[in-house]
Amino acid sequence: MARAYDPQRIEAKWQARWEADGLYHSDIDPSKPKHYALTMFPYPSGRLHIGHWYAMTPSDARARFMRMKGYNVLFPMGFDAFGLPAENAAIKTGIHPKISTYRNIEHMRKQLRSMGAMFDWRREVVTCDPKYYRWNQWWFIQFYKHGLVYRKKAPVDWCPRCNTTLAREQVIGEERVCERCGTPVIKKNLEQWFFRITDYAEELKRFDGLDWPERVKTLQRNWIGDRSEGATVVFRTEQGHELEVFTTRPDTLWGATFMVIAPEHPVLDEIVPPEYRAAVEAYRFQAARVSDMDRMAEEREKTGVFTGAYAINPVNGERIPIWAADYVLMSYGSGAIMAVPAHDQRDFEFARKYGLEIRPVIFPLDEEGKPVPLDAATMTEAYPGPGVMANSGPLSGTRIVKAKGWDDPGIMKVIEWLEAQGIGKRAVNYRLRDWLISRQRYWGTPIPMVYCEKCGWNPVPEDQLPVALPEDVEWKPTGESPLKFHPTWKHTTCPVCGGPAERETDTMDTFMDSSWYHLAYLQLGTLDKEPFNPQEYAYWFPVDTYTGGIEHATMHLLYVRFFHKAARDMGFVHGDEPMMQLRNQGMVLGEPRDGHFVTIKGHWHDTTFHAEEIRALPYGTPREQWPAFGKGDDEVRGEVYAKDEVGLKVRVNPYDPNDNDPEKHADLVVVQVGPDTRVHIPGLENARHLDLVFHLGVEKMSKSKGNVVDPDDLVQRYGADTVRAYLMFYARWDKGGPWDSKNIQGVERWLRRVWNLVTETAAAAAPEASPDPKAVRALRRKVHQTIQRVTHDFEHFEFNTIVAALMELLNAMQKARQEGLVGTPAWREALEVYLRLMAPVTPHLAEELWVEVLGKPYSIHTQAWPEADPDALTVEEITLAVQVNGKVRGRIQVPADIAEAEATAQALALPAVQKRLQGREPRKVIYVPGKLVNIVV
RNA sequence: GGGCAUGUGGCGGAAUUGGCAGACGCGCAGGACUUAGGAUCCUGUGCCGGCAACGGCGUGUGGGUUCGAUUCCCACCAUGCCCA
Repeated sequence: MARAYDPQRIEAKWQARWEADGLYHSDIDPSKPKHYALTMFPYPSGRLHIGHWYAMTPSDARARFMRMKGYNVLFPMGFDAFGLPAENAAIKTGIHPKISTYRNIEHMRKQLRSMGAMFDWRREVVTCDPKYYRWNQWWFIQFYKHGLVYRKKAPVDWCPRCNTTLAREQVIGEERVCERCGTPVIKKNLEQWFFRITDYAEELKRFDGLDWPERVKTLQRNWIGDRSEGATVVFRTEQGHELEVFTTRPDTLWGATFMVIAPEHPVLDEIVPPEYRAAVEAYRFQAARVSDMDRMAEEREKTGVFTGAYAINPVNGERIPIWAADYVLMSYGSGAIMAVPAHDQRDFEFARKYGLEIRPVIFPLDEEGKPVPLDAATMTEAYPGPGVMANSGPLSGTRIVKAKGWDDPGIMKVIEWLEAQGIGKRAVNYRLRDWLISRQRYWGTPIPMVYCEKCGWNPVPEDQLPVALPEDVEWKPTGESPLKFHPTWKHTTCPVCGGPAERETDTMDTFMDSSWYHLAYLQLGTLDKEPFNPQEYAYWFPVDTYTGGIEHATMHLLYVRFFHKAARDMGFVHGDEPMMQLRNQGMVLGEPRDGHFVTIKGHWHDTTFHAEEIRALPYGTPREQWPAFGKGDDEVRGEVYAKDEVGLKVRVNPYDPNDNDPEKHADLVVVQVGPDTRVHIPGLENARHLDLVFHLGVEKMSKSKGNVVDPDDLVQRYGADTVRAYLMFYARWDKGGPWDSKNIQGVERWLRRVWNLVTETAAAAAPEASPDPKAVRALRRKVHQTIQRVTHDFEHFEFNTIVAALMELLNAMQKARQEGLVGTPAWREALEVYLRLMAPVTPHLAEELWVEVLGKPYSIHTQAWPEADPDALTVEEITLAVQVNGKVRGRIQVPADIAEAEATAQALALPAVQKRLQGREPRKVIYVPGKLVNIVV
């Protein structure tokens, strides 16, 4: 009967049974408290990777724990199925994204099932399903009706490789590359749809009542930035292009003597006269190689070039020159500023350098309140403070009190004047930009808007939704949506006048899809009628625990909060936040490894070494046994660091054991390998240099580096339970770390030991000799302590110590087994507690042993979580540490309720203490009950 | 340059509130069982000295508070992330 642990057999068996029984169906049950656990849904890239497992299995374990604790738990799953990769693949292969996406989903569903997670698949959502994206369109129209959507022409980030616009947060780092493909982004001037997320900027900076990591809150607050109050003013070029400028100092408008535009601003192409083109192009080229960081640096010498174009200052009609200068960033504001050299230091420095006019228009006040005129000729720096407006036409003489914000009556007076003149209006500016929704791609939700020559833009009537994607499109990397070239799709009738009209051919940013998917799960087959079911919503909402990667901190996690708040204000949902608790997992990194050690004969050709013969040491030879690294006239010895079709890179300098970053100091020789190069690798016939293993440090997993671990392989080799337990055990969940293929065997061993212990002792008869009551008490105490620890750790997402605590208990049980406790009630209790504590971590193993070996009723996953018995936890004897001057010098066994005087006396009597006292009286004795006695000499 | 993290044995990591540093696992060493072991079980394992008893050192570095600091405070160094 004692069968060996066979994960493949039992995992398939129980997964089928749970599925057939609907064990993980979650339905409304008002008699129980609810718990909505959500983990971020995957993009169907084709295969589940280990990172998905790392995110999902502890989330699943915790959902299972909550269920056993008595909560009615909802744990849904779906697919974030729209997006660029499928479409890019279609352009290459011709396979329709719909086909590849659904094929991938099919495969990934199977993989997800192999995890043994408690997903309620009845609620699955697939965002590229018209049933789903219809509601994207519906939401878009609700936002539109509530004034949260607008369309404007603006310079936007554009990825030339993905052929689409990007939201600002999809542009990464100083190099400003595309988040998806790493290509440097460029600027384009396009008409685009925007969501007014900045209307919610202040509220989004508050996180009242949310249990979110400080890190994410800080990231979001910094991303949104401080509120600055001012005005937008529209300048016009002589050719008539509008240049909108935001300023916090509209009171200095009369001092704007020139404009500065970022060199990469697209409008330059339209306004620079031919004779200036070359100079502007040259400057642009030069600016492109300076980082934003350097461009912003205060102390850096300002550079720029006159564009040959002029703008009109709207307050006085003056013709002012337009300069291009790299101290204005395209990525900040609108990429254009009005320059007021008298009152802005950077503009001042720029004006001085290029001999531009400096015109003071704010005069500071002396002690008596008299204005002190500033003289441009003698000023040595800009004057940014308050005073009285001068040389400012009708507003001259206005007092400026704070030189900042709307509560300065002078500034407000200026803004009111601007509004009255129709020149500008009050505006608030944040670092956060409005959410750019438009994408010039096919594989996304069509934006449900129609343009009519007569009636302008209007939404598609709701009863005509969804606006479905046509399937017969051509794949051309043109940079515009294939929808634009479809022969019939875009032609429609105007919903207002019934005349001919055209559909918007752009599609939505896919972050739209994930902004409300947590609502879409709240239905059982009614998605074709409603975006979510009101009864389901009333019971399950909001999400109690949300888990996923921190990389979404300023993207998805910001949008989803904005979306909820907007939906709240439209009356569709209630509460201020959609996700009450957030936890982020870390990342599984690649496993580091040594490369082959090679000795290469050959000759040098400049700095390249031409290999004639390569001899490798057997792979796995310990580093200490490697010959000396080095290079000579006809020989190179070292470790392989990289390889490609035509050669190798070999590290030839030895390791310094004290170097904490040896990777940085690698001296690499480029070795060229030709068809005549002889390659010898021990144990390999006809070896080629491409068979050599190259060195890898700790890096992100990627196919090209060859350090990817495939969860399917792991499941096949170890079983899902081992993989689950190992992912929970091997690192702190919020930190992650490099994969370790050896360490997993410790977890595998643990499960086998559990299996053996339970199967070997479950049916044992009571022992003949009555067991030592002390040993029984010790076992029970350990069991109940473990209940406490595991419960605490589940509540706090400390998954690694859950497994450690269970391993510890197993060790204690092995000891109890040797002490003859098998067959006692305490033993039986230990087994039953043990399996229930394990059930969330290793659901299959626990179920098998529970039902088939202990003979308990199916299913262990619907059992109550064990409660710690306070009686079992009490201790009658404790160990006190005895310290002399804070250093431990001995230990004493004492009754738990020992009095201070008695404990102190016993401690003082210790020989080790007496030796150190040398007859002196202790100066002080500190007694910490239950812990220690510290004797100060 | 700014902000936020992090720093503990050969490695991953543990240590509720300032109270016995190194739980648990890997690795390593020794042993048992075995035709065999990359299976299983047992023992040991922070570093230095010592046969041992034992002694000294020890949580990135330097200082401080305290009877007592991985934990609190200050400065510095290193690494990572985000921002500029």
